[in-house]
Order: sequence, then structure tokens, then C-alpha cells
Amino acid sequence: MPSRDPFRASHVASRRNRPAKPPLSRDAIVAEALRQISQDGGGMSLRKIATALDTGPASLYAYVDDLSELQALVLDHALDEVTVGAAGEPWRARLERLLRSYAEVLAKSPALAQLAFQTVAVGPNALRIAEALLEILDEAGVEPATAAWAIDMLTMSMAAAAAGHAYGLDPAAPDSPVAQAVDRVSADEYPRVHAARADIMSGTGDERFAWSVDVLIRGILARP
Amino acid sequence: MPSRDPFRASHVASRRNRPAKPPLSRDAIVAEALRQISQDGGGMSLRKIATALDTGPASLYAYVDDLSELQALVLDHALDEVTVGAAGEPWRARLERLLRSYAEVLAKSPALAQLAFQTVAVGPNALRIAEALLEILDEAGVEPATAAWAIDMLTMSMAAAAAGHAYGLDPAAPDSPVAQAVDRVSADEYPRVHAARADIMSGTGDERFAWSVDVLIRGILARP
DNA sequence: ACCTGAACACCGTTCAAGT
DNA sequence: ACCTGAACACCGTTCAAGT
Repeated sequence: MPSRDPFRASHVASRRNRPAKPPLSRDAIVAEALRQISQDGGGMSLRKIATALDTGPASLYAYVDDLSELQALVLDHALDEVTVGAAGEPWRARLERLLRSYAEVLAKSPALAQLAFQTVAVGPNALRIAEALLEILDEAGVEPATAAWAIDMLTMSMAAAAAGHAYGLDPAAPDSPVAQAVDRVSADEYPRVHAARADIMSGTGDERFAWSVDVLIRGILARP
Repeated sequence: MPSRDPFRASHVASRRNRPAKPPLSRDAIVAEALRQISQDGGGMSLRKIATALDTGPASLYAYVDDLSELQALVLDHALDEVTVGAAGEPWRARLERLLRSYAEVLAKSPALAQLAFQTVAVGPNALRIAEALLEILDEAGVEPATAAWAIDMLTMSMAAAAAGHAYGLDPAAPDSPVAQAVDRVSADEYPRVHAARADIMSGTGDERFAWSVDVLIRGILARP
């Protein structure tokens, strides 16, 4: 309920009833959507966005085709915060920082991480990130064709890492449903899983993230 | 509308009005849910399941805690169809076939692929697959700790591949939204992406799948 | 032309009331 | 004890009617 905000009401005393409602716009809609989806609580919805912007849900359709278009806009807007480094840095460190930044942005909320799976970002930020990745992989000596395919794989893997982290599937948590299930695995039926119990649950989120980035980089560099 | 099925009606003539409605059960609910989510059309819902099973939505709660529990059950049930190969086969070919089978099962419908991201499968089939992966990676000479972490990464990557395929994000399709966006990239702002245009869109789904499996295997094997 | 109230066709979940 | 009708609090989208 933004209109109940006591500061706002006393601040702009001259229009208490309609407190400087900004005109509806694509940007305002996307910004409010990103605000909602970034909150830990729940996801975004057209109806909640409309309410927050003081209109009915139908009004949004003047600025946005449908939910899926809005989702794409929101995802790209979220990627604003991804830092991409600068040419000249050692490529390995730069790549790791870029990927970590990407994963961290998506991990801000489960709903945002989820969005990265449902939606392909093709906005300016996705392009900016792709551009940087191509630069880095070029410096690393990766062939252009390989690098082009690697973009998809790297970003998808970061989305997966973010989702795992955001959902608290972090196997580090010993009381997670996964941890409990793995602990109860029968040694007779699944001897290898049973034996690997400790390994499966080992490591911090950071260690596992670093490991998977390592696997990806080695795998991509090892291409003939 | 299953009750309009002419065969069923004439087959069991003695109870035309209530055509041998099977008793509600967890299995029946999961089976119907899987049927719905596997259809290309749309996803599953508790209400549609209830209607198909000739009850109200509230009745399902006697057999299932909530939607997320049902989703986990459905995912594991879907993994029934994943073939895991047999010990003794050359590990490389076996791994590739297992992963392909896994991805193909999930790619049966967009909704199913999506489910693999939202839900961690911890049922018998997920364990069966994890057991096989540990067997294969052991034969490949991968250290136990590495193999344990690799399970997560491999299954997540297959879910990503399946989602890409199922959603028709297949960049092979030259008229996809992604293809159009990539084609229109400005050479000034994003020179590398522009130059890589053709490479980004190149390859069949199969080629890209094989490539990403290759990257993963090389990356995992390259671990010290 | 731009905007929107109200309706439509859906959701998951709860709970009092039935057998 | 087992089951469920009806209600609750939500969805995205459409469309006739308003300015």
C-alpha cells in the first residue's frame, strides 16, 4: 500500500489525495515488476503491478503485449546490474567475475532465477554480456564457432546455479529435503549413491559454483 | 471428456452412467498429471486432474500434500522412461546414451522440461539415474568427490537442453524470436555479436546437444 | 485515440458440512 | 474416517463502454 506511506503523504502536502501519481509507461511497469520479482517474498503479477501503479490490469496492455513480453523486459532490466569487466584484464579472472556477477544478480530471488529459464533475454543487456563473453573467449584463444555456442551454455549454467542457490537447494543446508532424502538412501538398492552421500552434500555454495565454472572453462578450452 | 469415449461406454454396458470410475489414489492422480503435462498443449493443474478423475479439487488433498509434492512425484514418474544402460558397456557411449535419453524424456513437452528446473527429483528414478552416473564416472576414472558434484551439473544441463529444445528456442529455426533479434544486432554497438551472428544460429539441435555433452565430459575429466 | 470496469475463464487451497 | 461443495483469494486476458 504505497499511498499509506506517511513520509510521502506529509512530504507532498499539496496533493494528499492523489500523491503525484506518475503517468503510466512501459518503464514504470517494468520497474515495478522488477521491484516485485526481486523481493524475496513472491513473484510479480500483472494485477499486482496494476494495483501498485494505481490502475486496473487492463491498462497495462496499452504498453505491453502480454505477460511473456513483460517477463523478457524484466529479465533484461535485471541484467543491468551485471558487471562485465574491461578488456585488458586477464581473461580467466574476468570471466569468473562476470559469471559470478551474472549468477548473483539472478540469485537475488527464486522468481528471478526461474525467469532466466523461462525466458531468453534478447535485450541490450543480454547483448552487452554476450559481447563481453565473446571478447573474453577470444582472448582465451577459443575458436569463434565454439565461443558462439558457449554463450548459451555459460548463461544457462549460471541460471541453474542461481536457481539452486535461490531455492535453498544448497545441499550445504543439512536439513533440506534433498539432504534428508539422500541420507535415507538404502545401501542395498543404491550402493553408490549411499557411499557418495557425504560427497554429494559436501562443499559450500561458493565452492560448488567455482567448481562448475572450472568444469565449463576446461571443457570449452579443451575443444579441438 | 473421458466419459464421452464411445468405446468405454459400449464396452461396460452394465454401468453406463458411472463408467467404472476407478477409486481415487495417489497413483491415479500422478498418472493423470503426467498424462496432462506430457501433452504438448498445456500444463497440468489440480483442477483439471480432479475433473478428469471425476471429483472436486479438494479431494486430491487426501492423497497429496500440495502442488509441489505432486510435481516432484510427476517428475520422478516421468523419469521412468529414462534408460540407463548396463555396466560393462564402454563408459563414453553409455554416458552419452543416458544423457540423451534423459534429455529426450524431459523434452517431451515444455511444461515437463520446466518442471525439471523447479523441482529436484529425489524419487526412485532419480536415484536409479544417479546410481548409473556414479557407476559410469567411476569407470571413466573420475574421483568420487568430483563424480558426486557432477551428477547435479549433468542433470541440470540436460534439463536446460531439454527446455531449449521443447520451447523451440532451437536457434536452428530461422524465424524464432531469438534468430530475428540476433539478425538485427547493430554492428556498431555489438561488433562481436554481429560478427558471430551466423555461428550463434548454426548447428542442428542434435549437434548442439552433442557439443554440450562433450564440453561437460571434457571439463569433468580434466579435473585434477 | 486512449483508457478502464467488469466480466470471463481459469488457478491452489481451506474448511465447514456431509456421509 | 473419508470425502467434497462451496467459498476464498488469487491469476492473465478480453471487450464493450466510457472519456
